Amino acid sequence: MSNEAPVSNFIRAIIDGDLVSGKRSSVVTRFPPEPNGYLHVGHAKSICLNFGIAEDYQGQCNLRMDDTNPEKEEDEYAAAIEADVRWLGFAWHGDVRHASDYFEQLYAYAEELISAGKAFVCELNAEEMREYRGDFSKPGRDSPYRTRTVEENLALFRAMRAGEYADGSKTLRLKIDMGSPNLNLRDPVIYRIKRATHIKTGDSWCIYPMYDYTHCISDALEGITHSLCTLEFEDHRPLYDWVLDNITIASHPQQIEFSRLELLYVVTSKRKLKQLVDEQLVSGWDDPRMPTITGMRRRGYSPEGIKLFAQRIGVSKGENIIDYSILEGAVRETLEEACPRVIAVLDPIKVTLTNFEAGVTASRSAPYHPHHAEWGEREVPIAPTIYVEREDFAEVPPAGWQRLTLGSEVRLRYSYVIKCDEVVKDAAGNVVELKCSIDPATLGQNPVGRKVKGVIHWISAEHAIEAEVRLYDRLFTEARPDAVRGADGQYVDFKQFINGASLQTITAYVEPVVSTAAPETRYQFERLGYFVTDRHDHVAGGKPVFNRTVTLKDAWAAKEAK
RNA sequence: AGGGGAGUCGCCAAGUUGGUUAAGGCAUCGGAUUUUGAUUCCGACAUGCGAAGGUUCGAAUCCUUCUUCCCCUGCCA
Repeated sequence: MSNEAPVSNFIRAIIDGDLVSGKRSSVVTRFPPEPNGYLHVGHAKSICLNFGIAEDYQGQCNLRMDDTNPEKEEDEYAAAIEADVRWLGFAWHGDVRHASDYFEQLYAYAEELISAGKAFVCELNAEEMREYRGDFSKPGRDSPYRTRTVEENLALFRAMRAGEYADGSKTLRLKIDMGSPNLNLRDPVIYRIKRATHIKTGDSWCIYPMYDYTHCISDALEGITHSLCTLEFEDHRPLYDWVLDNITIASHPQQIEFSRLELLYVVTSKRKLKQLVDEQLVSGWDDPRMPTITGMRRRGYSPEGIKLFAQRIGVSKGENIIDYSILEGAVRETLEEACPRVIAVLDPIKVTLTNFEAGVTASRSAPYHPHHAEWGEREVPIAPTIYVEREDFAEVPPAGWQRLTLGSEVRLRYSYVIKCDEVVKDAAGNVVELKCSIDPATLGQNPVGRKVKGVIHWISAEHAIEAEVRLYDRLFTEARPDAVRGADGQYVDFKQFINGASLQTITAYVEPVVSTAAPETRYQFERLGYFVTDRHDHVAGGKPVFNRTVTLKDAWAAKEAK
């Protein structure tokens, strides 16, 4: 877990080298999300990497909103991003930064580039620009506006800022090389005219800088030493370096790219996630089935579980294709030691204890955790009528069955061994009740002369309280819902693969102690899994509302499935 | 006149100035403990590093050729 030594990876190797060689004397990283959506599990990987490195090297990590496109960015997202990072347990250095904090400096650097003859105002429209750019096999052609004088460019750029031109009518471009095999270097646009209200700067600007131009300068201004990003930006690195090499700036961070996470049975495109929300296929960004950080939180995943997951998947430049079960496994593992145990029956079948004797048949108390005696115990009262899990009874048991069946014995967890003597059915043939007898000599001790292997959970009918329980399963039935092609070779709409059974809401019986739990309290329901009181719908003192976080590992079910 | 990356066990992933039997985790399979078929604990798990050649006393690491996969033609990030 978090106390394990950090796993070596190529980025740490680079940093170690930089520290030894003296190229760097400290480590400063940053996490730079665009506030145009909610953070998801892929961002969690990046957050753990950037903040984790800063912690391990006693450096710092900044949180910077990459807010250069006002058309897509919203305050709601920015606020959610801060909350998510904090919830994961990380603390950014100083205040939250914004690329927009640097708009004035960015503008000044643009004038510097113009003055040096390295940038020009272009009047090609989008379509023309695409045509001039060429393609993979054809070099591009110089824009007819490329040869304007410095004075003309400066005047035009200032007029752009002053709002004298229509949106999209002009751009500021770098003069690099239209013949470069790297398309990013074919005179990239660094400013566009766009009249949109910005979340931080309002309407004070009508020109906005582009990512490639903004990101490197923002990094440099913040004194970032290692700028970590995903692989698709590898082709942008020459541009990152070109900009910093051609302006007057002291710092030059090193961009290092790593592979992005591809989690199976999940989509992690902000656009697609937003589609699920907008089309109400989920209840919102924080629907417990969403791979968003806020969704995982509501599902009951712990920050520790997500961090353990990030640690396990590693950091490299190879494909990082991870099965969803790895995430669940990491979460389950952290919850094992952290959650108190409690008993719940999700799908009850009534059991009458035929030889129950008031005043003689006794109850025991049960510990909240098998390895944490200090967490205390609570009484688990027994009564003449109890509920057991329907799936713990089989009329025709398969080979190896250790649970209840007619004529056999089973241990009631924390209580007696019982034997099923009679199965009661309704007119339709459904099992509606089991009549069982207690072996009075088995409370707190094993029966003599025979071994009872099975243990099932149960709850007293008269003591149990009702709870709403939401059973969640994965959202998609396909491992790669957004990469399935139909007979026509086209991608099939990923929404076709939504798992219709990904949410099932039931009423279950639980121990009364949970009703006073605060929202976001996690429990293990013994033999079933980990459940959390819903962040929004559970109210302490009211009818409990639980979300199933993840089931327990189930060797029996796995064996049966084979 | 295309460019940029990556191929080490089922899934991740260390290892790369060539040097003992190729780390570790997850999964899996055995076995022990267990009043959760959970947990925990033991043990097993790549004569092999995309393929084929070559250099060398010695190659996952160097050379050659081949091959597979990913990314790039927004005034998005």
